[in-house]
Amino acid sequence: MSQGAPPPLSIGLTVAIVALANETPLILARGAGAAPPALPFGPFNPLQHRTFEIGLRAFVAAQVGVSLGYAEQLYTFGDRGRHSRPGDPDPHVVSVGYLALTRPDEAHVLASGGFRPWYDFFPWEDWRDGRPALIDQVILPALRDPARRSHPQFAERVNRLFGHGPDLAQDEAALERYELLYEAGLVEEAARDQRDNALSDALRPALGRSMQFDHRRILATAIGRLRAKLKYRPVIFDLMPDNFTLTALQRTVEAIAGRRLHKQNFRRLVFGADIVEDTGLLETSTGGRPAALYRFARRDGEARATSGLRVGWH
Amino acid sequence: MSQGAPPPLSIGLTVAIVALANETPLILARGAGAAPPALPFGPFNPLQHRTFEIGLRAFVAAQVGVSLGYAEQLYTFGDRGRHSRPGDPDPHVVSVGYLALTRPDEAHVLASGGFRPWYDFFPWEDWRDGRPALIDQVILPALRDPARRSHPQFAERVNRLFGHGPDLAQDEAALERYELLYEAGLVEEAARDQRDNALSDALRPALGRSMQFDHRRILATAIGRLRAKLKYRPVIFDLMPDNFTLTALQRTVEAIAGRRLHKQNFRRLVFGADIVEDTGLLETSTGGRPAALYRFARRDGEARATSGLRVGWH
DNA sequence: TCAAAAGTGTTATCCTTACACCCATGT
DNA sequence: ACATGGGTGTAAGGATAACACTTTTGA
Repeated sequence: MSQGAPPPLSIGLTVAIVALANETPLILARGAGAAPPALPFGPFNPLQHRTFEIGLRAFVAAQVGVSLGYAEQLYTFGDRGRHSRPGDPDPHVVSVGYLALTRPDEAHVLASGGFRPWYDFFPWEDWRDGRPALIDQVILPALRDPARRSHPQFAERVNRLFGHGPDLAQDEAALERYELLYEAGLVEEAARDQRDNALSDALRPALGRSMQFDHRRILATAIGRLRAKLKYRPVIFDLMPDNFTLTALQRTVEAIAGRRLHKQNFRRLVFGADIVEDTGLLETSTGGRPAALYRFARRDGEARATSGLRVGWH
Repeated sequence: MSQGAPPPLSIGLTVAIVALANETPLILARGAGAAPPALPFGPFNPLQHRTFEIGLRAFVAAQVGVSLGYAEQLYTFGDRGRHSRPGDPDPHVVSVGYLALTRPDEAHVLASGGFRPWYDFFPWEDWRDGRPALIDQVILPALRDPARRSHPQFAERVNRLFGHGPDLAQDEAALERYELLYEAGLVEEAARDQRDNALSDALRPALGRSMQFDHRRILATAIGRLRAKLKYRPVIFDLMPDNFTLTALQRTVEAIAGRRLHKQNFRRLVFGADIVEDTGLLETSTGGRPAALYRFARRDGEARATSGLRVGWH
């Protein structure tokens, strides 16, 4: 069923490495000077590494100096033109995107720079202090401009993804929100990729920091995937230290999900999922009543499923 | 951050094309004689096609003669050795897997052969007639054999994925179930790939038909993804004719999900989701009382979200 | 008149939401 | 004493699960 040899291509790995500090999700992205930052990427060499993931861990350890915990493939980006710049020829690089998590133990790395708050790139995704003013003041007026309603269903998507209500309805839809803004020409990358250029050059700088190539799209994919994964796999613990208070756990979930959760409901959820165990230790440095320290209940043996935290509205 | 040019590779597209006939999910897979069948695959040529999906539709139309409806990228498989056969050199083919759906209008294609029931490859995934006997008679005894408990958490995975209860708990976990069987050496592909060979050569033929390369893994990914997607996107209608009865819709969901649903609850779900509209027509050929014919409510305009069918237990 | 399939009303139960309140520590 | 954050009891509301029943056709 195959016919004719395909032309040779090169395959790269691009990775969104997430860490957490100060209740802020951080992403490793480097950029020289004023140029837009880029995610770490490296070539994949099948002669050296048997699988993508092995290759990924090797190049990240070697070039970035971070050891990865959880890692998961996101998507493979193969659009022609994704690495082209005006003038340059297109190198036909296909890129396999990965999400990876790293522990806050790596404080030296955090200090060394390169980690930036991911909400710098997606200011409309952080609803922890309520619905971002940006949405009502900039995004919705622009998206509701009739001139942009190119596709049918555009208005439906706008309402579903940015619609009213003080709470973030669909935290997982980060990629869809970014793509909507891209299609509407509201993010820098859309102008750079020569999409409709006329409208709203003035608005774009407000809509988050841009990145090289399609890296912001990869990051949006990573955010959405991580937010979804939290709900059915205990990946959150790959961002936590060994011992933690329940409030710290809640703040971490909130930071990733971009929204506030209800205290008792969260606790009931955690205990109901049987996912942590009491260490007997107390943390006194939080101010107020000392908090109990818990650890992740790994349950290697026969015990119940290690599901995630099916967080609801609040 | 990149260093040294990666070696040239070739990229292929492999696609699981799903159709539905007679309340049976079908997958396009061809095999000569007694050889294990293979999914359609073709080279990706970035000079001809701007994106993977365009390339996919082109090669499927040209070589297979099916026009695809919905299509979605699944995963990129890059393990060394996945295309190697004993003796042959390894051609280093990286393969991007896709899921695609096609309408039953394509009756000529169904008749032309090549479509096989997907449960031929995954007999343990069809719980519509209750818990498959295969699980308790063959799979669980083998998996609970202490000799196989290589990894920690093995027993926990066995319980979670094949555990007791008359109902299929996690229909979406098709890939995890396949991988568990693979790791335990219970499927043909495990023996072929030279994993632990000693045990249970006699059991394997009972555990579903095998496929070429890693195509059964790709198919397991496709099944799990489609089952998950049903619940939050209305993709089911890409497998339905324009007009259909509610029972036909329910049977289709059941066929994909591999489990039975409760009639009234299903109907309430459908009407509650506001996802179909009455055509006013009746279908009399079903025997018994004539059934109302519905169509998918496309709602291009302002209306509500087009979500999926959040089916519960029954 | 009966079989077969479509279609419905209603209740018991559990989960989610969110109110309000109490507890233990440092200053 | 009081501010601060940790920790809990409990009731209202809504979604889900499942019971059993009625309706409309063809044979």
